[in-house]
Amino acid sequence: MSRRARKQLREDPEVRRQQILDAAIQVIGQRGYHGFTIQELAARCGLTNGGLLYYFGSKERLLISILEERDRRESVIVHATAELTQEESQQGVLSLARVRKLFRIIVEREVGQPELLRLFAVLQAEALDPAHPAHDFFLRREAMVIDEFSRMVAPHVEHPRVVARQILALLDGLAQQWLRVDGAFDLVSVWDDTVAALFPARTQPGGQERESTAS
Amino acid sequence: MSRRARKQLREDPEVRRQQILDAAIQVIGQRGYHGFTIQELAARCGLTNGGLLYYFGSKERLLISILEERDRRESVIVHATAELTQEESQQGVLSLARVRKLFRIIVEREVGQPELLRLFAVLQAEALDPAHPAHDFFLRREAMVIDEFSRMVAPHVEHPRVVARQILALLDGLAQQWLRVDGAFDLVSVWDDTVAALFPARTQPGGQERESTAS
DNA sequence: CCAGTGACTGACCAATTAGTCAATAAGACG
DNA sequence: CGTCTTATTGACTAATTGGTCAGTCACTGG
Repeated sequence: MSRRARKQLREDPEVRRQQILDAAIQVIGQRGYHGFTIQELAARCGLTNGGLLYYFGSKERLLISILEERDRRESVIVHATAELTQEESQQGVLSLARVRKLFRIIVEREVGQPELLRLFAVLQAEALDPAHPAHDFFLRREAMVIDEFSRMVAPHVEHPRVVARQILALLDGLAQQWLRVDGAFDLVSVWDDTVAALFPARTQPGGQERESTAS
Repeated sequence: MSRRARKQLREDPEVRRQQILDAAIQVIGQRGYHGFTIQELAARCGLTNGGLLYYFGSKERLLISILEERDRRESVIVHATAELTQEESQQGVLSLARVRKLFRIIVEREVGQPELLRLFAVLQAEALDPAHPAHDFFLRREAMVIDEFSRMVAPHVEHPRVVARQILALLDGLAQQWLRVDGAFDLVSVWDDTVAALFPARTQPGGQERESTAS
């Protein structure tokens, strides 16, 4: 048995690492980077601070690991999106319907992983401080996202970068509202309304077919 | 001389209190509630932690005082807005142009007080945690704002509460972007675009926008 | 000029913090 | 079986935390 013995009193290191990361997402998502303590996180994983520090050398490196981890998981979606952008469209131009669908996928993903959503909402604000260890990360990230959104909507709107900003703002803003009331309204349906308003069906001027009445 | 002696080695208590609050807005706006320390804040005000704690009994009460202080300052605007809502309109219904103008005033206010904006952006996210001392404050606040926005746009849109949510999300989201890049884009102008998209001129696309472009 | 009020210090405290490290036990492997 | 690697503890540290408190100095009102 090289790995994965059937009965082990000791956790598999990979599994443990993941377990720590998952717990960290929850804890930091609640208390923030400044607010959480290593001991608290360690206890939640059933080990001591020393044990936790064995995996991630310091609090800051733990944070970075989380961000990388998230990037890894997210890249799946991003790349899928990118492929959709390239493949399912002629010369890289997405149809309006396709754009809508992509944004819907994004929101559905968010709703499906509320802990991760919360983590990023909290960290993103905390990292407004240039001295925050995640500041640069979110700076780059935002620039990337705006670039990507901008490219997506470029064929369909007048000022793509402004629209990209607005979309991102709406995504983040609505997400934070949703988190604050602990999911008390239907984020996806509000988002559908939003998309309908942002990219109105051109054929019928008065046409706003979807309905949603939240909160 | 009952108050305000011309030469005083000791600060006037009221002035000092304000000074502390101002400094606290900056410090907490940077590091967050969990991240800042009383000693740091005290030092910035030129006194010791004990001296600062003399004014506000505890870290938490200091935070609450700040929120109240902000509410006090903000209420001026809010009430002005409310009066506009009631006075300058027939039976409390605001014209579209008036609604636009009000939102513009809000954004201009934000831009004019970036420290306060930052403080609220940071705290709002930090306070997603139900255990955060400011959690309830922001819960109530958001509900109030949505109510008010909802009332404002009610005559002009189909689903006022959803639109109110969207507006608030845009305000907060754009503000955070603006803070992140340290004011590197023109928030007011982006907002103008946003308003134009949200409340399109019904008669002709590209119609009236004369009154709102000047500041 | 003097007593009293109140702003503020400096020294202190107990608790908590991130991080270190030697010792150890659990499993892998020959 | 015995040795090697490695995950983990437990005891520790040095620094920092929010908060307390007695004393003190600056003013104020009389």
